[in-house]
Amino acid sequence: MNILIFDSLSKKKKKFIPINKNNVRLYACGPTVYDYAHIGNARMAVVTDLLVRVLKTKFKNVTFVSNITDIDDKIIQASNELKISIKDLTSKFFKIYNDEMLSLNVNLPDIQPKATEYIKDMIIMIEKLIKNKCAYVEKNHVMFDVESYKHYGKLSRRSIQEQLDGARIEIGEYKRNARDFVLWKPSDDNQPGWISPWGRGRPGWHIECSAMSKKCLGTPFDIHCGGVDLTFPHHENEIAQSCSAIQPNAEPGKFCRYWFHNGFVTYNGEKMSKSLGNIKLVNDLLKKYDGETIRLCLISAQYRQPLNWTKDILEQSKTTLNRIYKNSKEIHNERYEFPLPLENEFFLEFLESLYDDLNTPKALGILSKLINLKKNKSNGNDIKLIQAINESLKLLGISKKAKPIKKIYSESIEMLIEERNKARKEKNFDKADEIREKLKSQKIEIEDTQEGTVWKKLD
RNA sequence: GGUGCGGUGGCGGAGAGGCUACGCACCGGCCUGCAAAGCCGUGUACACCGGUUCGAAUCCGGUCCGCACCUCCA
Repeated sequence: MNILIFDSLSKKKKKFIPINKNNVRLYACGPTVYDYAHIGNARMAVVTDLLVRVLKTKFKNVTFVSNITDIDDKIIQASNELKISIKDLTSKFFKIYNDEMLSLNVNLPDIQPKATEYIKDMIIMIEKLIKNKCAYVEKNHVMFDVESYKHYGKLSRRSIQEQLDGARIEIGEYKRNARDFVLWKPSDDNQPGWISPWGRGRPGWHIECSAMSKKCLGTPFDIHCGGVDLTFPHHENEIAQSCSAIQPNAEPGKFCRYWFHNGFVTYNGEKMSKSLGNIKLVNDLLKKYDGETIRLCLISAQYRQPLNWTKDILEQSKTTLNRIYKNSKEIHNERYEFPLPLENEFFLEFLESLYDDLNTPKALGILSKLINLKKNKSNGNDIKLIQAINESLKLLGISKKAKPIKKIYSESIEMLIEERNKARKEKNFDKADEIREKLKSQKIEIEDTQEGTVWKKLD
């Protein structure tokens, strides 16, 4: 079976053929760590995590690199506002980011390079760009000369003229051309900076990804991931820099082979933005929902489609997940240690849908079919079905974590339940219902099951 | 204005010329002291207008509407 990936550079779904099948390499533009992660950050992380998981079903070695941007003007600003050092700020939110992603069952990247640890590599790349006459120095700035790269605009499909027409930024004194962008800029005494051949300064926005992907993966590598909004200018500029550093006018394919872009998360049909105040933080959502529930929401639409985050979507996923777990109860209580069941036709059908450009909605549909099939089997225990369901849940990253069940002993609650069960035995149902209502007023919901009465605290 | 992506049943969301996914919700039934859960079952759909075809949600032409990017952004 082939893995198909939609490549945003060629705008085609293409068969995935790695450069080196013994080591598949991919890079994703990671977060700028100055605030809590929002659900859009999480979508990118979950989707690329799933991509890596799927690739690993076919290729033994997959190297996934995703950076952490820990130097940026937004960080400087936040640090000033909050009156804490840049280092304290970035290390705090770096840790929070990783913790939150782990809650969503996102495996950490194999390498998570921090921009500040690769300044030297950025300087080397900038020097190379100057040497190749693709960049120029002007008033302590180093600018990339967009005119020098003939493939500029290929990814975002913008002609030079269009960009000039649409340009709303003023041409800086140090810019020869409106579209030229900063590789290096000077820092004043109050700004963080590093010594460079162009004076004390700091890198521009795009150069870090070019430097780190080259250093950590080597070029060309296989897949470059990120949110659609990064297509322009970030990814366009990355291509220009990375390729020009190899050789003037090098083809985009010299940098990476597939561009993988995930769609946006909107909230009630609008883009999440700070000015609209509709940013949904992962941190807040995790207070009320399991990571698995949030993850299921994020994969309920195919990754390239826009995902509209509404009030109901989480509740719906919660119910769905609940049903999945209830119907695969015994699966979670047993540990199956199979190698990936590639001879299992049920699992293969599921896998095929993911191989088709990560068609998660289809995959979830197949999973439901498998569960229904298992339920309807007279013995209900077909080992192949159980195995397929189990592996499918594991691959999607929504299988229930082996969380220790917190047994919060509450004497009053236990006593009331006992009292109610006694009343039920005596067929004193009025009293039984009274107790149910009483518990409900304390936000305790009870449920009579075959294993006895269980209770849970309502939110 | 330019570029790109879309408009599928009450909602979410696949599919992509005939076999009308799937989930959530609704409704009916079974089960249950009740409730919940579970089980069985029913229904409703492809933005609009033309065309091609024996047959179109799916192809072609046009229209309308939405969203995103072009400025920091996942």
